[in-house]
Amino acid sequence: MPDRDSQACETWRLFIQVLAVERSRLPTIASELGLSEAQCRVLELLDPSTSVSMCNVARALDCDPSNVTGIVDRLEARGLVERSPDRADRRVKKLMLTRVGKELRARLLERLAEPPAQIRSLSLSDQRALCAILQRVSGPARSSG
Amino acid sequence: MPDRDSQACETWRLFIQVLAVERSRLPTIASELGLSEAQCRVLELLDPSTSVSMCNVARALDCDPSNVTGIVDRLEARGLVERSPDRADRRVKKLMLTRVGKELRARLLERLAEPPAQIRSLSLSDQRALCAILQRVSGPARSSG
DNA sequence: TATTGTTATACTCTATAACTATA
DNA sequence: TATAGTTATAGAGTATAACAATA
Repeated sequence: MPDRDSQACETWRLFIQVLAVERSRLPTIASELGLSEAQCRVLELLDPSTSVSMCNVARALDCDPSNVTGIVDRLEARGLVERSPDRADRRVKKLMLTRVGKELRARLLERLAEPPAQIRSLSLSDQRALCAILQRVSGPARSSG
Repeated sequence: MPDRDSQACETWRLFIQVLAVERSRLPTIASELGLSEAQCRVLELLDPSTSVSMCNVARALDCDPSNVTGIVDRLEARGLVERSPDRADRRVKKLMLTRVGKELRARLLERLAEPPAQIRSLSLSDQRALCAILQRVSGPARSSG
């Protein structure tokens, strides 16, 4: 059905235009916080209440574990995260946010959550409709609620 | 009036979830074509029918002109683009796609235009509604400068 | 003097391969 | 043998500063 396909293409085209703005937002936010984009991704990933192993970070970032060493080295040098050995498996190192790291992560999430002017410019009813549609998008990590 | 603001935040949150998928799509498409993401951006930027100066590429990429030298060096080494001096201003070098470059650019744009499963999964009426709303999004007044 | 493009330098991210210490 | 993390190495993107050619 070319009808639906062509509609999807046009929708996607418009979607990408909004994406282009976001693409320039992240580097800006990152540099304002003195972070690289990769460091932001690790910070986002780390839950303040739990610890994560280095290899799980690598899996989440979809990169080689050797990269995580360097990224975490720099985060640790800034006092944002801490490595500690896992008692159950001594090969594993667990990563945890420091107090400062938790604070910076909160600021980062706050900035990332700020809707850009493009979204804010929409009328309330458009925003509600957009929201409703996006909730019906079936994504890889869709959760209830 | 947190009503509209909170609606915008929630809408943006959902928007970002779709964007997260795109973030992993671009590197995949790029590597399939044997390109880096920066090289893709330059290729996208170059209109097959006109030429662009190096400094305009730098402006469009929002990066230092010294970076463009390296990126274009590699594109040129692969025979995708050509530098030629501007007759009117001999400081300027104009960039143009080669025949091979035009072909690869077409393939790149084709891949980028493919709507991801998340968009295709929406019903036709949802896609139409989404499209209509996105058309009402006001861009950031093309602030290329 | 200002602009265009380049080079030199340094830092970060990225992948691969080899290594260690555990398991 | 396999896995977790590191190191070594190389390539690419990024920024700054200095430079030559040109305006």
